[in-house]
Amino acid sequence: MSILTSKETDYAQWYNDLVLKAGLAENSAVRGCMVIKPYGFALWENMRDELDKRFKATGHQNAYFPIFIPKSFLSKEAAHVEGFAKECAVVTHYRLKNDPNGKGVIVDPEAKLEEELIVRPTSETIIWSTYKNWIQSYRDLPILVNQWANVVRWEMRTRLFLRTTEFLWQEGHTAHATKEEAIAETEQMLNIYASFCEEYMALPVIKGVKTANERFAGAEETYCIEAMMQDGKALQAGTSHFLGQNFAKAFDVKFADKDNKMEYVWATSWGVSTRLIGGLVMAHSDDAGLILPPKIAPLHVVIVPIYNKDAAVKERIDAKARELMKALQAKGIRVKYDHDDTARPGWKFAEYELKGVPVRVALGARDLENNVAEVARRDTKEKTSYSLEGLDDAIIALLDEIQQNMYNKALSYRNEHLTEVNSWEEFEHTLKNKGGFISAHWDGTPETEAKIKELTKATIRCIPLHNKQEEGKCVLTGNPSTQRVLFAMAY
RNA sequence: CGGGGAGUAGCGCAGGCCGGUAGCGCAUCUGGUUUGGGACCAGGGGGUCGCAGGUUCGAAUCCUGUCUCCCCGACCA
Repeated sequence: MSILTSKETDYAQWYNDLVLKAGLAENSAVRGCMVIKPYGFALWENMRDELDKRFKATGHQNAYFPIFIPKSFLSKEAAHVEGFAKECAVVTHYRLKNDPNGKGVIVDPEAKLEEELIVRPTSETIIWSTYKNWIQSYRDLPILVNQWANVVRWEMRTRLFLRTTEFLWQEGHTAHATKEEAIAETEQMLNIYASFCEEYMALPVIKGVKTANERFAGAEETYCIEAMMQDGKALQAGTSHFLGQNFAKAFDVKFADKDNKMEYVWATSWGVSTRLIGGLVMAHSDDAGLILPPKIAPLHVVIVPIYNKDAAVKERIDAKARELMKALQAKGIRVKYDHDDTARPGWKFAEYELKGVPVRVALGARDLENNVAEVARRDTKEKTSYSLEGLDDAIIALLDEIQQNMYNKALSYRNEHLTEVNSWEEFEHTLKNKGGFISAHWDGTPETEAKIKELTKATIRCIPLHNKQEEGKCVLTGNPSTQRVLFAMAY
């Protein structure tokens, strides 16, 4: 089945099968929750390490806050409750007991909590209630803290990685003395996310800000990066929020400034989640399986020996393969020599393609005679004979090329699926037949935005940063507009 | 909560209308031959047919009830 021509439900099925078959994750016994399997978690660990490096390089530190939030905390910021109230898991009791009427256990009605606890859907409230105690003076600022955690959002419908009831993420929460500094932080983190996606995940993104409708609950401004999937739907890959003084006011967090005046603190929060793994899969894979950018791939190279009956030849292949493995490992390449004699080469080829290993080296008797190895790259599926001399360096160069090629390919796909339209007819036609981002004039009102969503299910993904200002007419209402915004169907 | 669909071996499914020894593919185990794109041959193991009632000499199959899961919509990183 081809990805590009398949219908939406087929694509969903294809994605689901791929995640399962590649061994990334599976559904758990718990509604809407996901088991991340070792191979999927290895991707997350690599992303985590890389992001952590970038966070620390910009002065951030990690900390950890409780998973439970007292109900009263959540109600302190009005817009915030409004946004999250409908999807919260609530702890009401703290004890079970044996069912007096039969087998099993029941919730002990005696053990009702005085105040219910919310399983965090995000941590702004518990963190700002803590920051109140951390901040007295301008000397306590800024606070630049990140947390790696799980959160729970009781969504109606879930999909592996893209939307699960519980998911893993990082959430940064910073506190600043001035508005300018907070906005600079918000933008800095957006830029870190964008470069991380592009350089590390080979995933081109568009930076922008959300409209009021799509803004994070409690934010003054939500910055985002939007990526394009191979079915023409957009994926929000990360967000960075300028929270203004909303949370400082809600939790009464003030500091004495240099003039000894009391001021409310300025806040930001920013996060990316395991959803990015879903994005990685949907942006790069093909019908043979995953295609992983080398930088994130748990395994860069797999060496597959091709044996025959001759034991002496087998020994020579083994020796050569191990030599190559050592040379690559010495240069920091993650490599596996799969000499498992119970699986045949064809089976291994298919298996490692499914797993998305960027480079495969096949080594058989025929190759040894010619002093070559067969090198197959996962992104293009090209197979080439490489000399055994200097093979390690050639492979390292190839890995770089694959990383670059994957980014370029995703970028041209994205650019080909970004269409400027100037009429409603064109808008509907493009959305229906081509998908992708649609750049169109919008009159700037929430009503028009909502109407377009109602009519087409497309939403405004973002108003691109540094957007060109131009006179135009709203694609739906014909009212005057000053700029184009990006619409798309979204995950 | 509205509209569809499905529960049969570890996984994927057939059988059901028309009741009569519970099957197929994959996986698994044993033996052998193999190894340049998911090998082949032979043999073996594995089941309260979601659950509870009912009809019947006899129920995976018919009837009644019930539970669960999946897909579509509302919600969404």
